[in-house]
Amino acid sequence: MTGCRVSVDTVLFRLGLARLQVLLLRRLRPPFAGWSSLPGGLLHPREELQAAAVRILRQRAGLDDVYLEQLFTFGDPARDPRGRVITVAHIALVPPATPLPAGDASWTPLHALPRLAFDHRRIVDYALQRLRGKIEYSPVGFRLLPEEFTLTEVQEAYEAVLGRVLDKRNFRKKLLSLKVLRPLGRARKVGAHRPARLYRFEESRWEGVRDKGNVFVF
Amino acid sequence: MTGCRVSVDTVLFRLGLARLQVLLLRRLRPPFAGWSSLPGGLLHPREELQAAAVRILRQRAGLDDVYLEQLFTFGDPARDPRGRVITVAHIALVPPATPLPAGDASWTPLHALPRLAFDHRRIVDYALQRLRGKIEYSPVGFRLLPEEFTLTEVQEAYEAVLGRVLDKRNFRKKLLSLKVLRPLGRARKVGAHRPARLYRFEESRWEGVRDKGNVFVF
DNA sequence: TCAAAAGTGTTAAACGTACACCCATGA
DNA sequence: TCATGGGTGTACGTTTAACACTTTTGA
Repeated sequence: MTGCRVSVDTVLFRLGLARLQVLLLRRLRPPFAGWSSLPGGLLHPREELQAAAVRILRQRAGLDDVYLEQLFTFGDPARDPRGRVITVAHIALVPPATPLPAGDASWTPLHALPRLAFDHRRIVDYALQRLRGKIEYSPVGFRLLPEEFTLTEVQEAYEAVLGRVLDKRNFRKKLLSLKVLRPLGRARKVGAHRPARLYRFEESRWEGVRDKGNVFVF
Repeated sequence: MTGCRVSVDTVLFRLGLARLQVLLLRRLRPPFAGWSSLPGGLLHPREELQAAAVRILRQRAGLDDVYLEQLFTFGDPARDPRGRVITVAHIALVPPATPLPAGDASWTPLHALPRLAFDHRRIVDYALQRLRGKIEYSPVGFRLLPEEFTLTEVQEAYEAVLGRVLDKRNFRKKLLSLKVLRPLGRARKVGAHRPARLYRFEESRWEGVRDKGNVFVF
């Protein structure tokens, strides 16, 4: 007895202009020729699921070293008109400076998605829902930021993901109280205003936060 | 190009003697003959993933009408010695009165698991972790209870899942403040002590709870 | 000196947590 | 009347949420 085909699709998020963006590819051939789709591809015979997602992001978008987690497995028997393919969807996050990928790939703002091939719209919707949930109790948000960032940038990331504005004073108070940021003692000067202090996220300090039952809600 | 095989495995939880139990099957044939394993089986060609889980629970454990949700997809290329099989793991919850299933299936307390076939131990561990997380912000806990229950039974369910004791007064205060239970105005008499009032979970009242950002933490 | 973004504290309400005794029942 | 589990309230500390002005800089 042989099985069905298995693919891996990835919803790759990045921040652009204080908006969440998703990486989409333009499909060149049927089915759904001319439509946009998530970067994805078939699982190789001896490949881990996550390794497949990494390989596909490298091949199709020239990206390396991204944060990845499994999202959900979509198995509607009719999701691919060519025949049964179940897909293991993933979420990936990259910092804003990530270079614009090759020709047929582009960053698309989440609020202006075109029609997507297959059930990819459902996958994107679910990915956003999951990201919104997760950012409130885990430090995934920092994966959307460069290594060194300002508090305003963190707040903008949270606002972009959650889709609502947050109170500056409360946000900073909460964020700093978690003691997971290391101040770099430097500031970044941009434009005719007060320079912003730079920080770095210290992964190692996060452990204590979960243990204390402390969460990360704004 | 043909794919690998896809199976569906389910971690089926129930409460027994105020302890969490898992349904295990005894394997009759290799690989892992004589070991215990989760109820699982191969996905059929035109079958939804969740439908496969339902079918397998009916076939292998004689169960119907269980609460089911997808857990995670495990894809280690070496997880099955016979060849590549990726498995879409699910969590299922049933109330305590669920009849003891057929011959080769048995309820096993979580704290006394035998060696499990394949990577099933990892799957059970992850399922418990997920259930613990989820019970704190969603009403899944009621799926482990009969339709009519006492507040003490709810608390015992939470204690069994979370693995720690909870304060009776605080638990009741919080639970009742959510306004998701309908008091039945009746009581259940058992033994030489005050009868316990019966309640029913009102699914329809849950919506407002999530919307208000209210959560379910003890 | 102006515009622009950075940075900062207080108060009131809600929530979480710790804690001990009376009630209703059947034996 | 006793043993058993059911049922209840208060006080304190912590967390959240609402809210506006001063600082630093370059143009």
